[in-house]
Amino acid sequence: MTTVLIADDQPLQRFGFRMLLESQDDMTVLGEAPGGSDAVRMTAELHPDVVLMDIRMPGLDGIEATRRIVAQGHRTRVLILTTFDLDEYAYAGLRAGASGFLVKDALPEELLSGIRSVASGDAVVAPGLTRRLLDAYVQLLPSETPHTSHTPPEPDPRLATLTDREREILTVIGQGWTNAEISARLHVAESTVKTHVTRILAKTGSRDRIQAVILAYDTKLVRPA
Amino acid sequence: MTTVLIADDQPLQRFGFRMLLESQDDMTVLGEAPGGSDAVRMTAELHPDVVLMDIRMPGLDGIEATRRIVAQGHRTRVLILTTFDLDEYAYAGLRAGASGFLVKDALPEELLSGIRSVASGDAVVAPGLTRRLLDAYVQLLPSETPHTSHTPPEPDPRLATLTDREREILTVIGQGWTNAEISARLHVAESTVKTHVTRILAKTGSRDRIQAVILAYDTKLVRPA
DNA sequence: GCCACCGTAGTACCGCGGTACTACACCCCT
DNA sequence: AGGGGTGTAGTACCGCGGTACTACGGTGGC
Repeated sequence: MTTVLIADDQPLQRFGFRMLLESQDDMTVLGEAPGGSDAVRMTAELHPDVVLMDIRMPGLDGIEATRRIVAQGHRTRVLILTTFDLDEYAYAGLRAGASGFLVKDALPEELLSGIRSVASGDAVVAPGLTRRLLDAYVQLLPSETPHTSHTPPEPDPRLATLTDREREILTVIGQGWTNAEISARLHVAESTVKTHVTRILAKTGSRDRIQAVILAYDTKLVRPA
Repeated sequence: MTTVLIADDQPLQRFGFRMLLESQDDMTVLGEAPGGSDAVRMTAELHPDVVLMDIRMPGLDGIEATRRIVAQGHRTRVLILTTFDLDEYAYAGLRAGASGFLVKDALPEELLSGIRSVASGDAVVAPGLTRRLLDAYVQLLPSETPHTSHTPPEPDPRLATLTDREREILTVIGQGWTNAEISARLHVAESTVKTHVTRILAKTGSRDRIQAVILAYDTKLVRPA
């Protein structure tokens, strides 16, 4: 028995899917999620085999919801459905960890067999997208990037809005110092360091100090030993 | 009308394929090639829409035959068929320019729809292979470092004791991925990722993943953007 | 046939990192 | 004089990261 969660913001669409799936005697619809965050929460509770995920949803979109569901680490597979066969969505969804990608104008049998494939651990890609996926894959294989451009030390725009103090903090972050170490060696309170760090992350668009370390290297604020 | 050339060294196999295809009123078998060089020559003469290509053939094998057929620059698409679902063959064939890859134990309908898809410009991949293909594809995306290059990666002594898998994990750590992301995109449990990370830190003498990121840069496992 | 290693996976626990919010002194600018 | 940016600092909270341990199937070496 394959258990399915339907994530779509359109009630009519959900109804259609539910009718189709319930007509199969090897499938059960565990529930319907009208939004991305609902999908994430319900997946954590119900552990469906497959989540039928629409991409366009209010709040958390299907891509991010997929990422979080996959990150839950359970066996739940995500099958992404969308109205259009836009590549960016497909690739973003697959990068997010989805097990498949189908367009909504697929035949009912195609959807059903797609769900069964995904549930059994296989992956499915809409026929019209497989070629582009392969092309992209093949192009990735022999990629040679010699880029030997020597750029003189000019201020990277990503660091433009940082204050001197923040740039100083970022430098020692890039050298791997913990907040406690920065606090001790720069003679300020750790809470102060945290304030600086948070502002640096916000200004540079980094989600955590790891990204900041990478940024420090990429901008040559710090250099490899 | 879809025209097909059958390239297979086994007469019985060719017969089976011919019977199946001729039973369809939208398909015609233009000819049968018992070897790779025959397939190349006959394709140049007959210009079929699709070549059904066996991989294992005497003389020129299916991979090389595919490469030469694609190099002819015509509309002919190559659909590779093999008995086994060996990855090397699949990837080699796709790299050679094939439009699809199916295993011989596929259902007749799957083969027929595969031929039609390929003839119409789409690509097909055997269901059981799609997942591996996606995995390989997704794993390629973040790693802009083609260590498949001619220069063998000079082994930094600090990385000497790492296994291949650990070096792989360290690479994506160096690119800033969280454990959850590594888990999702490499399709292993987060607990597995944690085990790997802990071993990497222990082996490299890093106290946390920040130090590992720095090490990855210093050893040129990853390079600044 | 056995053993070591590897990759996988799980659980339990704790601490650092990051957020959100507030606060205040200082400096510079208008 | 007022206001905005900066550097400092605090509290409370939560989640990710890391550790310690166990476990098991596969593989390769001896």
